[in-house]
Amino acid sequence: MDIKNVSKKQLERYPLYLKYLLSLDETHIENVSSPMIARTLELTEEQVRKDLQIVTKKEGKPREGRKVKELIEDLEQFLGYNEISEAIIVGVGHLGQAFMKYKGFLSFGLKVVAGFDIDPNLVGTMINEKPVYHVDKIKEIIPHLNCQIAIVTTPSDVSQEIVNTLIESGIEAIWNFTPIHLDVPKDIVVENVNLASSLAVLSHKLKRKNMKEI
Amino acid sequence: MDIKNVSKKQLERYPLYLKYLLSLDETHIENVSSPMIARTLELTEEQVRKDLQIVTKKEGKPREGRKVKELIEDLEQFLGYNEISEAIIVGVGHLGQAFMKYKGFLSFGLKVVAGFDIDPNLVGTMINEKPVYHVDKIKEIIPHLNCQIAIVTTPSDVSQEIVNTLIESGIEAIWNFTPIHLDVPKDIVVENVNLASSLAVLSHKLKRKNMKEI
DNA sequence: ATGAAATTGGTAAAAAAATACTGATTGGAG
DNA sequence: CTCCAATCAGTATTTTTTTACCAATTTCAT
Repeated sequence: MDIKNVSKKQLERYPLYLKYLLSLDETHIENVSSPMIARTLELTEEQVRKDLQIVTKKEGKPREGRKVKELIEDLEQFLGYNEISEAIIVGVGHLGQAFMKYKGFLSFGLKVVAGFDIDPNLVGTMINEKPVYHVDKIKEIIPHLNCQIAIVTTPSDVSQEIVNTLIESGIEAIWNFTPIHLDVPKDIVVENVNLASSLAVLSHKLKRKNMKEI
Repeated sequence: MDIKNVSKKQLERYPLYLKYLLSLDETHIENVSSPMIARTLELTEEQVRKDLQIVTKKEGKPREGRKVKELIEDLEQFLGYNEISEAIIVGVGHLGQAFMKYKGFLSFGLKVVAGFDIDPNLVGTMINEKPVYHVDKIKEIIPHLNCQIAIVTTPSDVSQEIVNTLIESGIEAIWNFTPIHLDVPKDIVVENVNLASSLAVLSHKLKRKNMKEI
């Protein structure tokens, strides 16, 4: 199976399609058409069609559309929700703890297996049945785990240093919740979730809106 | 002051510039040039220049660049980090609690003033000195707060319903951490943070990488 | 049967964003 | 004092992403 050219924007939409399809399946709706998906998710039908053509080989039928169950299967396959990847969390603060306790990752194919922190009150404890180790043990422990992904929720002033250590220990993908740019070798995968960026967009929209109303 | 045309992508970059400039300021560096910012944040210098031209009226000087302190001030002004907006959190689960406890929002101009949930163990308690009310009280309480923004971290199957109530109560902007598409009137601002989307991008990059290596 | 409506896949056009290029300005080195 | 390297601003080009269009196919109603 070749990985087709798929844009970042498209990748971001697939989980939305899947979530919607699952809700249709729950109410025992068997067929769905691109225009129908487009209407509820506020996209254009062409966009939906293009996106879906990438993840499924099956063709839709005029007047009927596609089979919901087949699409769900193909999307889950495409997104890799079937093969579970293991991940560790570095920085077991408020956000890190929330992630360690969150049950939903497993349905996305992600299994958190351990946490790392420097807080002596946390190190040695279990959170949601996952051990918390001292950050100093990263190099020692990670090679024994079967783990490519690190979720980084440390304070931003130490995140670059931590990430360097992670990479030395064999981590290949970083899910970065730190509001700074991480400098990594080009063969290391980084995906940033920057709340400050997201908030900047929200605030700007709100500001524009408030201006219009005056 | 007119709000210039600024793209979403640009807005997302501004907090990164600011963070970097603050780190320069801490080490008492007074001047910074676009190429310098571009190198550390892995952007092109043209992109940086264009972005900065939008937020500051000051011109940079050849050979010197711009004043770090001035840029910081202009960026904070532009991003609205000076005027504090109040926000409420709906859904005080793991993620919602992490946000209620998080001190960093204030430096982004966001002040969380209350939480809403249905859990009887939470309702009536204080988290980080902020009260938690029952979701049923939304319509009653929100009009008494001076609050335009709601942070939604509820289970996804109730988020649409909650959002409808929020809008009826006068909320104008939704920061949606729920993995579904929210249907709202067009004058309501929504910004989505979809972890599943972000993870999809990460997983895909990692899959491509692993394929290349084989 | 036959025609209208809905949906399909493919392609073309438009819009948005990133990148590259050009000429001007400035400070410092020789 | 003159030249060079760095940086600037502005414009043009390329790439990416979104949106629009079009002919073909299938079902349903008449």
